[in-house]
Amino acid sequence: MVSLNFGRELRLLAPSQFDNVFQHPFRVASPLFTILAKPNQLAHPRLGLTIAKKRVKLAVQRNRIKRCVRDSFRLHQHQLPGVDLVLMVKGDISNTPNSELLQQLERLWSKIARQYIALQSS
RNA sequence: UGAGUUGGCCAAGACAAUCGCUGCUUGCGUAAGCAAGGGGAGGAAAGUCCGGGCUCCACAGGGCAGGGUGCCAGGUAAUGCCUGGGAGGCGUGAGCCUACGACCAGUGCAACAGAGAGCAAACCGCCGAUGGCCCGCGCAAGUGGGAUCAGGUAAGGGUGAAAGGGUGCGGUAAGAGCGCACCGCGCGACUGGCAACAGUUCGUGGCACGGUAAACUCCACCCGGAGCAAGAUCAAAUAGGCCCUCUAUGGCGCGGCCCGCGUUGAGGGCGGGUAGAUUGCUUGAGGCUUAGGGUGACCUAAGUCCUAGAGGAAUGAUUGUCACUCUGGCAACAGAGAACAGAACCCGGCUUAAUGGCCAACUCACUUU
RNA sequence: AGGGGCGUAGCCAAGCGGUAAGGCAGCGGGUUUUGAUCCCGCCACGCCCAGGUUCGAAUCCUGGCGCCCCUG
Repeated sequence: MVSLNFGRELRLLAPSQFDNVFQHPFRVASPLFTILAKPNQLAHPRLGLTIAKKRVKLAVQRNRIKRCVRDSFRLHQHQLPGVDLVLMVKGDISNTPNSELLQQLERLWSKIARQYIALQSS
């Protein structure tokens, strides 16, 4: 049985960790999200979230999106290599239902895994 | 039955399965952690508009600014809140609404229109009694008529948001609170009320004291400054330098200003260099029940309960079953919907956002007995 | 958490109790063979929204909405 926990070691905690990812990442995108990724030296991925107040006005909606993303990441963490991820929201997605968010995220995780392999071999 | 008013309550509902997050208690463990148990968003958590608690700074005291509130009484830790009452307004009614002190302390403002707009004013109009003018009668004193010069007049027209009480009678040359009656208004007394205020009460004044203070202002009352990034504790690293300038009727504390009080360097540039953790942190002007007091807000007493504490920031996701509402359908069923919105030191209010439901009391209309 | 400012025509804006200046753009006309320039005219039933004060509000007051900036 593999662990599906989402403890603190799987998150980006400090501003410096975020800045590190922003510097030379590769990026993966879907109509709703942009994910910046950068290989770390760890055996597991780490996730950070950036949802601008300008894009999503209401705190309730921002919380909903965060929970969705975190849960999807938690369930798919073992498909992902050792990368630091920063997820950003592109537009106003307050009206998008959870099911669609989850679909898009699933595609993004596999994209990241493929790009990571391509990067390592080049 | 329908329409409505007021007050209160609830709120993506219940159950199950799987996978998570978080802090609390217990057990094991040196520790990291693991296991079990029982918790985990709101009525507005929002806006940050008021009022407090708490914490630090300042504080002998006083003055001047500045800000706020504004019918009266009560409640409260306090308020700009709430309750009760008064006055005014709205509604058939239950009820609802109101920044509601003072322009006889002073200063200001009122475009355009209009004759006149602030110790009122004659454009049209009315009159022209009185003094002149002209004509007739008369010897004369005088008398009758005419126009309107002086003049009188705020009834009527017209202007304006606003033109200095209303109606009627008398009065007059025409008029006019000029006089009178009633109504209204001001002032004083008396009575009721803690008071605001009220009165088929009495007396008195012929009678504006116009509007505007969300204009300056005056009056009464209130207000020291910051905010949990407040503040406290612990530990580590670096530095403890150099240069220039200014000054003691100076600088700083002092964050509105002044008197005053305390303190003694201050400012600029260069160089060097940084690491945070813990606490504050949830038990409180607390909730619930009962009894008592009060019209009520609320207060008192007894019993009982513990009910979120995150930190790139938890309070969730997926699936199934059953409920709720709407649409389609005879039905089985199918589809859609389920508001506003997410704690960050804590309370009391206000305001704003928004959907459905439940309960109680009351009002109006109709029907039945 | 605390503080400051703005919102007026499609754009830039002045006005801060008494008829909403001005410029650019646009539209119509004139001048010109045509165009540019130039000249004339038109263009806000209303000043972010909702109440209130006032005879009268873009302006004053109250509440809300949106945007921008500053301090830590």
